[in-house]
Amino acid sequence: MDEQGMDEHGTCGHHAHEDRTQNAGTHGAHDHGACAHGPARAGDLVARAERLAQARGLQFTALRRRTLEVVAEEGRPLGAYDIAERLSVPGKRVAAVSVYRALDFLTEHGLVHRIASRNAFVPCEHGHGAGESAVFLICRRCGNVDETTSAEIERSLDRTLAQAGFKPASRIVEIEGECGACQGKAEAE
Amino acid sequence: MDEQGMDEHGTCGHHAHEDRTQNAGTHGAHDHGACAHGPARAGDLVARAERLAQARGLQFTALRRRTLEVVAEEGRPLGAYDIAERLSVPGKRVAAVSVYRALDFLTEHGLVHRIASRNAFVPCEHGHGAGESAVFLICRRCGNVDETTSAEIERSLDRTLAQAGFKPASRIVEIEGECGACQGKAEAE
DNA sequence: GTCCGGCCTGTTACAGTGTAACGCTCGGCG
DNA sequence: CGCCGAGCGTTACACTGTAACAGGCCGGAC
Repeated sequence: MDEQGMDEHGTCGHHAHEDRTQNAGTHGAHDHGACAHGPARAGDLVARAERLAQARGLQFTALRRRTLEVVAEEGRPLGAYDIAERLSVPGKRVAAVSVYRALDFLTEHGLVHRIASRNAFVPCEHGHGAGESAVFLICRRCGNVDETTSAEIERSLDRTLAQAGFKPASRIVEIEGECGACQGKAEAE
Repeated sequence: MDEQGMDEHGTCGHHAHEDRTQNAGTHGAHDHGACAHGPARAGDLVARAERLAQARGLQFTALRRRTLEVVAEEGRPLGAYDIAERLSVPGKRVAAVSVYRALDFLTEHGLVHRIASRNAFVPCEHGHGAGESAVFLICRRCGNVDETTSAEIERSLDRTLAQAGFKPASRIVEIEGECGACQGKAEAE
């Protein structure tokens, strides 16, 4: 039912949240090819989620969709409480616990990733399944997160795990440092 | 001061924590040499810390030493509040914030590691510097954490980072799954 | 139709994690 | 002596995450 009741605030209802995406105005500089973050991809991700839900018989509810939209539009890791705030409108608060449940769903189906070192969430930029592993490049300066994969890393990891007799279930690889764009900015200072 | 007041509960004061280091008796299968967890190594680590403090002119205070001892004796990831509890004696509470400061010191100098996916801390079982990276194998069943390194993983990671133009500062590699010992136990069930 | 079950969400409450800020003590130093 | 810096105690607070219960919606069984 509430499909249509959502749309009028799904993308803009949260009035002027004082723009903490301070990089928004300045980061057009870098070009390492994987930086198609942000709103442009949000629609794609939602579409993928809808296909996936249909295929697996899952309920892609309004809350889950709005949560995914918020995460996808940001392009930068968002905490659960940040998401809750963005989803809330005056008179209609969304509690963080609801967001956690939505995020559980989304991570379980590979639509968003959790950044363990930040306790925050980013949209999944690949079509990979939940089982496949990703490498997250987290920039200290601009806060952007880039997601890549590497068969080579995966292979060497597998080899190490096999040698240790360890059966992996999930893998976390998070690199913190400076992205290409911010290195350029650092030199300019 | 309280140097001597600590020892009587340092190793056994917290009554019977039901020995979850059950791999000690059964896991003779793997032999990569890095599985000497627990109390046996605690002294070594403290000795290493003392040498390091002397060499660098650092203050290895009583609180920092006791914190390191607690972490080293457990062999299993401990939360900051768990550590605070173990450090506290009736009438003399140690606040978590103090433990955090001690942990900051210890991690900064490579004596303990933080497990991001668990918000917990483990002793460093290698002599590697803070800059070098480690791979943590976290067992879902027994909770033990094994720390290894792999030049091969490091190399492939470096290659991927260079390719992305990303300058790494710190690396987090945490694999969750089942350790060799617990796989054996799973089959026995 | 009604009832019943599951799933999702709202709500409250609470435990755990982490940091900021202030003040104290202690030891070194001029 | 007073100054200063480091470490620590203390309070307060913000953020993270989960448990438990209640209500709504929907589909199937009767």
